[in-house]
Amino acid sequence: MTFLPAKEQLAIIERGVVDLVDREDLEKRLEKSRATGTPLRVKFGIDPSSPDIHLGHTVPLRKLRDFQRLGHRVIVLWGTATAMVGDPSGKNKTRPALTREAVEANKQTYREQIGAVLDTDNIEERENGEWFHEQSFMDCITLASRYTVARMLERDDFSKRYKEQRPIAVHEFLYPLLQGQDSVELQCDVEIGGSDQLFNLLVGRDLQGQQGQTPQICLTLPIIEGLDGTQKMSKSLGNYIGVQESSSEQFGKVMKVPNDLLEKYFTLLTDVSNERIAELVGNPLEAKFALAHAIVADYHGEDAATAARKEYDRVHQQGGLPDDLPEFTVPSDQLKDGVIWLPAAMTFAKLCASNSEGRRLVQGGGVRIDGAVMKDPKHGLAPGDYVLQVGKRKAAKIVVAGA
RNA sequence: GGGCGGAUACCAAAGCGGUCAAAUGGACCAGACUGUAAAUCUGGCGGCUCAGCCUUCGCAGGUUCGAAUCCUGCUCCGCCCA
Repeated sequence: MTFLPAKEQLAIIERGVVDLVDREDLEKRLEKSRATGTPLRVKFGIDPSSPDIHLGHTVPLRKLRDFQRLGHRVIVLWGTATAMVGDPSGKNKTRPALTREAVEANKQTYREQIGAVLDTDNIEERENGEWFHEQSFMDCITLASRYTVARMLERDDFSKRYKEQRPIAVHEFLYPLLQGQDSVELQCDVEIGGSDQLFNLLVGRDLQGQQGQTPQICLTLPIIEGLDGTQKMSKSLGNYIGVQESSSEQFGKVMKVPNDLLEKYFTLLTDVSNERIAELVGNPLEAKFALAHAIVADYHGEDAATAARKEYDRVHQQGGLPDDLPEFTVPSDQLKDGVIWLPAAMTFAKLCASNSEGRRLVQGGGVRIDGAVMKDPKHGLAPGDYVLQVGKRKAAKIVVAGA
């Protein structure tokens, strides 16, 4: 393996980062690595508890890919031990240990998903249970003794909660220590994480130094906001774009990204050059189309991206229907007086959550039958085929069976 | 261990015996506007074939013609003192 000159590597590595502790250190290490032909060991921890990744997760993954492409060693650390603590976020509940089977299953799913970004044939996988599970309580005390409460309280999350008089469970202090000790065990050169991870990464740096290792470089990346434009992208907030979603879903969602976020999405989620991004951003709409194309192409290929664009135009600009309408057949025993009540049909087709909601939507003028607005909540559908639309994006084909 | 305060719909937060399915804000959904998004305005936002009815205000009982509102016990949570 021959490495690029340190400066060139650095330029790639630095793109989009929030914190880099410390830059000169990294440059030196890159130089040394190049001179000795030794790849850097780059760690990224994953909690193997809920495998379902979205674009927010791909930000650090893409950075890992940068390192991978530059010839360095990517270590994916499965946090089988740390998962029991859960990274402190205010909801401090010691989590139950995952069963061996669950861990394996989750790892498998994750592997497939991160495979959309990383070359998973070329990573080193480890579990921190390898070392933590066999340590004794005395080892834990020793580890705990390496850090002070005052330093722990430097962590944003802790200091904030402390000031606001919200609870902090003692075991939460252990999380950064465990994560840090992982770096010692793995002799990491670099650790990557979201910007909310900086503290944890720095603990690793300290622990390595205390235990006679060269302290790792800490590199953090922005936490990307979701479709709402303010809160971080997350599944529970419903503002995410999933890696495994269909091309038209992804395309549509990218088009909903607030304009202000375009530049950020481009730099963190695509390989589009900084110069090109600067040009594109001048025309938000075109930029957004380009962004949507780039992202969809990444996960589904060029053709799918082009097709998704066509569908988007048809649906949104010409008021057409999506390509793949879900179809529902209402059995004849659901009919009353020879018809099915419209709100009931909508609920049946999962276009709304309840008949009540369906009724309101109809009254509010948000429902169309075969393209025509229907405002009568008492309307019933006689046997036949219909296309029901709720709003602009939700539509279904519904077949009402005859008697 | 002792003292104090709190638990209301997705979140925040009013309500303190009837007029409460529960003010208000946010989130969300739909409509208008817009080649995207934003902003703005309008309607909706527990369920039910709905001018009416049913189930909700931490949990379980109780007092009342009537309780989210009063009483008792329980659970959980926060703070302070030890």
